[in-house]
Amino acid sequence: MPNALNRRLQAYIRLDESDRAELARLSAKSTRRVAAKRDLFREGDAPKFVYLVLDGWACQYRTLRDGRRQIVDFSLPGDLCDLNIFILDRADHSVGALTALTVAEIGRDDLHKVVTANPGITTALWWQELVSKSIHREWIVTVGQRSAEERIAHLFVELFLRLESVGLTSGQCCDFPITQVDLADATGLTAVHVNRTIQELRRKGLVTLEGRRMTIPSLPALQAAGLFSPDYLHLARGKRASPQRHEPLLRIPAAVA
Amino acid sequence: MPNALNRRLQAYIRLDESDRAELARLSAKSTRRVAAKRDLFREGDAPKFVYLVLDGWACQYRTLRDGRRQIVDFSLPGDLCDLNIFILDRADHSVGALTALTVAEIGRDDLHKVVTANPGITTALWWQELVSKSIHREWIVTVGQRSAEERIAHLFVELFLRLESVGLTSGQCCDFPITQVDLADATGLTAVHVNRTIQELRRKGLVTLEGRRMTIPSLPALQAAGLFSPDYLHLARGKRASPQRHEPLLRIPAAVA
DNA sequence: CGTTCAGTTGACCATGATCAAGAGTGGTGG
DNA sequence: CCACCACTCTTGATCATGGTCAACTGAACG
Repeated sequence: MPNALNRRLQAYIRLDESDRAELARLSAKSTRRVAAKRDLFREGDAPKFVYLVLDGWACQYRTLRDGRRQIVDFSLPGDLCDLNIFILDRADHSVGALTALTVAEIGRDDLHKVVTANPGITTALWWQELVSKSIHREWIVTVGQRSAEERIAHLFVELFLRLESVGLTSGQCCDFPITQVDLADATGLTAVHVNRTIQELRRKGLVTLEGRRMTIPSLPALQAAGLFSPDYLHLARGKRASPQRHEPLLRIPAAVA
Repeated sequence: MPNALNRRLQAYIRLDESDRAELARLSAKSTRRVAAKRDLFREGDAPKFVYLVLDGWACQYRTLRDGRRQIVDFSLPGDLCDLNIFILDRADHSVGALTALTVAEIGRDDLHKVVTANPGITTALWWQELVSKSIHREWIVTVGQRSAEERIAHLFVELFLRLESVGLTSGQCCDFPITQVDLADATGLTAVHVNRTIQELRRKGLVTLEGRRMTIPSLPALQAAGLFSPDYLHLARGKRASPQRHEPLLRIPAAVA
């Protein structure tokens, strides 16, 4: 199902028929399944592939020597796990599966071909890379400035909108397969405090969580509770970028030296 | 002084004579001075240039509607303020001068020319972009998991190493022109607590701060205090990447649509 | 000299952490 | 099919890290 990726990239830029076909080919060529709680790769590994999430949720995280762990982003269907493999020789973070996960493995040569032949896809990938950096910035703001309740509310809205942008919401509901421990590691809180904070949000009628599903009765209300402003996601609804007339900006070594 | 940029990029990849000359030309073509405490640009602005810091310190920050402010990175000499201007149409963060600041303004066309003609520079810029994303990840870890003392120690080491990589340290000393309020906004602490934490670091003999200069008597000791591991800076000392045989990976629209 | 700003100190407080235990749930194997 | 185990969620009691508020010092600068 390259559907999520299509939707994701088309939130940024309109793709033509051949672009979409190319994405489908790329997604189908080599897939890998990872069980929940297993790592896709680890900090320090020399990466061989760019991974594209087809199904399931993953998280990017780093750990400190004493075991403290911080999730620095979630990877949802349609997300790419870092284009950096062609520049940096070591992964600086780990990626772990939060649920059963299906990813497409995209090799250096295949990526290179697509990027040469499909400027539209290339622009979209570049865009996605910048958006994920912008999300990192927002997470710094979250853990640096927001209160516990604001952090949880903000994260819930972010995840909902990101799922919505790939067509994985239905009305006010979406899957929500992660545990309170995961939320704690993502927000810099303890699991106990996450639990109490969620209860508070529930008490206020801002969110419902049951059976691995989340319902947000009023998105504006939850946004307000999290001081959420959607600009940083650069979803550009409607006014999409044009793929025409591209010129090379960044290049990669054709092979490892 | 494109010296800092040369040093910065050559920490990642070896540049040849023509690359260095090109960087010098680019840095000298159009410069701009910004007084301390003024903004170079603000969130929401439509960016016209890529900015390269020639002299002085800046910070990237975001603010919440109620005035809380979070610095998400510092920009030191040799640093680039985001390559994103050719993709995203609005800046998602502000950049403010912490000291008197001199930057080079690099226009779309000039950047495009360099990137077409100088694959070595292009690889280095791409590398820098990825490193700054990695720094974002580390800051999320810092504010999410580290204690006050660890945060300050970690930030001090990071800044020292970043300055060292552009030749702006002398022995165990470096300039340190920023205030405790700035440190507070960067670490997610209050200025009062930053003050007490620095006193504690001083008491332990881990750092000296006086007259806008910082001295680190034992870098290993300060690293230990901050749970600092330098991998995320990807400085790749010695084993540098090769600039040869590049192929286009990412392209940009030649002009705004 | 007065004003401003960075740094410092003290008293008190609150958000969120820690520790511990129990309830509900689902999965697995005997 | 049931017993057991593991995991997730929940709750309570207590504690500590870091926040808040306020005042004061000293240096820089006009």
